Amino acid sequence: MAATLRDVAARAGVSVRTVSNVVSGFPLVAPQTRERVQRVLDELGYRPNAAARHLRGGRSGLIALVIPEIASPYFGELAGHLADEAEKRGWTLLVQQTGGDAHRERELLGGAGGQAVDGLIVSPWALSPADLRRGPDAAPLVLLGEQDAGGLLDHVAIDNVAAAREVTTHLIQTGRTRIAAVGPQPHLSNATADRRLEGYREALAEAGLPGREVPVARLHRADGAAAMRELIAAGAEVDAVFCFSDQLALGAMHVAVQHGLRVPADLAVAGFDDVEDGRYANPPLTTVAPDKVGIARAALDCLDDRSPREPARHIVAHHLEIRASTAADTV
Amino acid sequence: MAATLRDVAARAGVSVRTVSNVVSGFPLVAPQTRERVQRVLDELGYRPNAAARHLRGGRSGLIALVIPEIASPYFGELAGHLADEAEKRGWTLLVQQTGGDAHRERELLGGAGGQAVDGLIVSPWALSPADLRRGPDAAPLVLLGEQDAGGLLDHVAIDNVAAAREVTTHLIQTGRTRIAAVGPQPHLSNATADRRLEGYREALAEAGLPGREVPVARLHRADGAAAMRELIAAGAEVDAVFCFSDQLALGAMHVAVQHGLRVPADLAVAGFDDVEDGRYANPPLTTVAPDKVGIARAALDCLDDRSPREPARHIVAHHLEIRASTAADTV
DNA sequence: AACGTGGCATGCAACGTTGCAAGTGGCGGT
DNA sequence: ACCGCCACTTGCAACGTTGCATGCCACGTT
Repeated sequence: MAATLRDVAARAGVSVRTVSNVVSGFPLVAPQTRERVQRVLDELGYRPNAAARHLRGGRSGLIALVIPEIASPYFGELAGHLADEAEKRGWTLLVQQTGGDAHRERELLGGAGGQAVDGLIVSPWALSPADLRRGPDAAPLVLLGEQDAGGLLDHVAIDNVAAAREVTTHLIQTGRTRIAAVGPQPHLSNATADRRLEGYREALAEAGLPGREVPVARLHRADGAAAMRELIAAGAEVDAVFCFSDQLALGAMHVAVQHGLRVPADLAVAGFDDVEDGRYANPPLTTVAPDKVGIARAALDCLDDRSPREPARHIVAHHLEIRASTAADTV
Repeated sequence: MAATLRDVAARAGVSVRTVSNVVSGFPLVAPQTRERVQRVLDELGYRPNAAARHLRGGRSGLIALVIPEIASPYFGELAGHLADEAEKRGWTLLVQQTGGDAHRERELLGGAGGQAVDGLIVSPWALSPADLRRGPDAAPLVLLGEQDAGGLLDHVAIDNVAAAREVTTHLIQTGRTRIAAVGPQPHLSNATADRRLEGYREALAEAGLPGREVPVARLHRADGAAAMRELIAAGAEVDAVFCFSDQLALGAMHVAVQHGLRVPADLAVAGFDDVEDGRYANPPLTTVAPDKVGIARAALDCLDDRSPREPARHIVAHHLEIRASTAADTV
């Protein structure tokens, strides 16, 4: 068995309480007692028992990240930043995948897999606002993305409307006139997709251009590929696609290139998320780059701040990362 | 506060112990008592306290995944499978990043970030065999990859020598004669890289071809890109590169294409890991596809199996996934 | 009627930690 | 010499759960 406070106390000839005081840095311990206890602590390699501390103090040191899937590059990158930031604050990150299933999202929101966590960071996919109601003694929760929770919960997001408008406007400025949007989720209450669609429509309306919206089931490469095949099969004469994720964009670009289209000469492709894949794609992918570290920090700040307050909406910075996939149509 | 066994017991007019018996499915409970207690359980929305169970039973329900970084696609995909498989077995996955730092790897091996876990799944990058010694009451640990632990620990890996030989042989069979290897780690005791290098050398030796080995700092896209720039700058006349990860390969392919090389006509590129990026790259990337689900299952099987036994070495299946990036040189 | 049996229910203790309040001893001031 | 204060130390209790041992009751058997 691992050494407990009691073992250390017995060996150092002091009470359990005093050892606890040394461990926790309580100031009222005589220097020589502290030193003696410390020596025994080192000798026995004492490590505090997390379960007992949790039971006693109510703090588990765990934060749950509830996302559709960790294998998706965007969530992977985000999880990396979250794990780093969480560690700086004395938390460990725990990953729970929902697979985008509403039922499972609800389930994990209630009690995170039976684990008692100090907080939840949730990126919902298919949850309706009603699902997001929290009990009074539930762990604090931060939403990623703009799921409409009726102002009941902390949010962290970028300004998706503005970002989508910027991408679309950029495409227009490079001379494209038939710009499709790949990614709407008409059958889900997915507020993030709705906002991006909104920005896309605004930019098109401003320029007096027609739009074409291609719904997809998920935001994977395969969905982007399917959408592009659909566009090509329909003989749609698009000269640009704005995809709601880099994964969609990479899938779409792949199919476009396979079909002999030149990117960007024949078709401009833009994505969203700025995942590393896009930077090294051929051609490199124009995308919206959210400040992922900023998102991670803001989310953890929300969980750190236990003060009673109104739920806040944190808007994190983003910028348009222009790369070769949308270079001006001047071959 | 959340309802406890005591609350339920008081309300149902039975003892705490009886409620516990109902919750845990102990058979000796009268049907009507069970029903009454169950009703109160539902009414109060009782959820077992994880901390108390952990303290009492010694089981936390947590598994730690210790990896260089979760943002890396290979680890992201693997983590996804591990999280799924872990959940099936009643475990929750916790992510700890080492950043490839040997010191931090050691630290996390000892006590995983202060969390008491039921097991560790570790993918070491820079650890020496000596670092891997475990105390008698440490949590069970499984190594991913072929870190040489002197047979002291459970391993899960694919046959890296064979896989590297297959890739190299495949490149030779498509007519390539100047095949570089990108990825060796000469300054680290990274057994996985060593095995792949071994397989590469074997295949070349068998064919009587010369080799060229390009060491890299890490396995990222940027490292692959740097390696390719180096090869080009040195005027090396290579007609194929075998990269020790898909990330390296994608970085290398990116630079090659930027420099006007045609892939695969001028240069064949092969990777390792079969991450999704490679499948949708332009051109799609030939790679070694390890059975990632198999790796996840084998790792968790090791942790599940608490029986005293000799450390085992599990070799998981792999296959060569041939795609356009290494198509025969017949333009 | 006494006894044994088996089904069911319960009280106690312990897991390792920390908040609380009380205890101890020495020292300086009156 | 006595008191009070302060620095330091300590025992008790409790967090919520479950293993163990025991208690209780009804019923069937002798």
